[in-house]
Amino acid sequence: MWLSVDPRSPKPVYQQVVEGVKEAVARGLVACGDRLPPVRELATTMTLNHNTVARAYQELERERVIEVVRGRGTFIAASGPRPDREDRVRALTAGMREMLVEAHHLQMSDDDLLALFRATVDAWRRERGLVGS
Amino acid sequence: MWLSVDPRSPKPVYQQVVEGVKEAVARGLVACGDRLPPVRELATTMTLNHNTVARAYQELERERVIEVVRGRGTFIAASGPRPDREDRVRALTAGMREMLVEAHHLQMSDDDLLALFRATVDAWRRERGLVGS
Amino acid sequence: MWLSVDPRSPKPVYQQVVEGVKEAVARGLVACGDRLPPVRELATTMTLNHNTVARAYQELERERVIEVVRGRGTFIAASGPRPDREDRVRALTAGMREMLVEAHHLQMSDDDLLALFRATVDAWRRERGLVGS
Amino acid sequence: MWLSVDPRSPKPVYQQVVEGVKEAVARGLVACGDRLPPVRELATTMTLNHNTVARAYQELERERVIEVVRGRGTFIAASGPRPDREDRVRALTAGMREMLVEAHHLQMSDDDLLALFRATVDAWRRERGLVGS
DNA sequence: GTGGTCTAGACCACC
DNA sequence: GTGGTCTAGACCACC
Repeated sequence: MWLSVDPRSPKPVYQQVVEGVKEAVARGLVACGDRLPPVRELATTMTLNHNTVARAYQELERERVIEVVRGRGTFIAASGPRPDREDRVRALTAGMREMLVEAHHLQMSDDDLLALFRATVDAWRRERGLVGS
Repeated sequence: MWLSVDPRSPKPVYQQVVEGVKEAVARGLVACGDRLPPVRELATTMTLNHNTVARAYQELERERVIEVVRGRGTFIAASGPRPDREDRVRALTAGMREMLVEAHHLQMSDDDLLALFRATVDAWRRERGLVGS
Repeated sequence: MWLSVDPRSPKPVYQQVVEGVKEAVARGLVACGDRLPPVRELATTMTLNHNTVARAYQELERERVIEVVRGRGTFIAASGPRPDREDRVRALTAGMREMLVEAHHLQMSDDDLLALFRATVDAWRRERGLVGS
Repeated sequence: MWLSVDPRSPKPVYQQVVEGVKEAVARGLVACGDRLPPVRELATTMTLNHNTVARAYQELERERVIEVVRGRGTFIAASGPRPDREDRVRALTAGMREMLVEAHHLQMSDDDLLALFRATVDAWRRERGLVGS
């Protein structure tokens, strides 16, 4: 299974599920049209309550990552434009600024951070590449 | 004042204070040896509960960003190596991976994200430059 | 075919069928006496469960939009007065009030909403007009 | 209290709470900055579970109708632009088209419906007017 | 005190 | 079988 959750993390469990699914999509582990496990089945598999999984699925549907087909199941949606795209790009930039602050306190220069970012992107690409091959 | 807090933000107030101080340091607005306002004074100025400010100062001390000198006050610490540096760099990398996932769902390519990162670094440098001049 | 259904819609499928038939009547695409396809045939055509179609037909019969003649088939009914007319007009008014609330939150004035309503009626009339010509 | 819920309604309870608050805002019964009752207090008052009220508040926050101030309470937000405005206006238009279909089956002409709409807007305005006087 | 999260278990509509 | 809703009751972070 391409999904795991750490109950000790400060991050809410339902949100870890949300991010796990989004990461699987971004990695190409699941693709448009693929079926997700039923709420209660995933709950059992991951020893979570079905409400927790249901909440994650609802959030994913709201973000248009998945589509719920009544009585039949839940599927990965086609990717499309988001109405709140600008807000989210702004949040991305804000996150980058926080990283610059953090880097300073770790005595990394801006260029060190940029290098780390490039390295992380490369590692990400290599991992994705493994999927396709 | 180089510090501000948004009570409506989902980010805990004490953490906003922590990050605000760390950002001021990174920007060069305050430097090693500068004195911070006493807990109660800062609390009054920013209309916060003094417990909130105290908690922020404790966290900043734990991170060795500030030093509390009993009976004298609180001061910006000299920057030095951190014992938990590796953990924090790992956290930074994890954050970058989250950004890659988010970018995918905003239909930005890895290169788009890298470009945004470079642009953000440049903007940050320009702002810092203004301080020094 | 003048009927289509979106399985991903939050609206129940059987209700989409009900509304689809009622819309076709309102548009003049089908008229009193026209025959509807048998339940199983419509189910096959639209790749729906026959139970779903049957439920829609039952609802349409209850609303006296269609008439089921045993052994002969299903037909569009003559329009006539409804016993529950008052309830349904009340429901219509309630829906309009909900629209007024929604409009407020979209920063549309009552007059904006009225204008939108008028435009929608005009568009509807134009579409109907195309049918008659 | 300007809020009530019908447990027999097919509409989910949490959604009735959401709409109740939005209606109160649209009616001017509550205004920007007003405090809402705490989750558990409202739950007790309305004999609902606190989870149900919490869910309603979360939905209202997501729609930017209210703002949650950590540890202090929940307040009516200033009205501002919504990122999903277009989608919602489209939904409004779709609702109007459904009303046109329904009107046909109630043997109301388009003009009858328009008149009903105008009357409903007028009634709404009169009710709002009472608040200010 | 304030809202947020989670499990447990029941019930429901829809397909 | 499928997801959605609700109550009950516990625990938690934050202010």
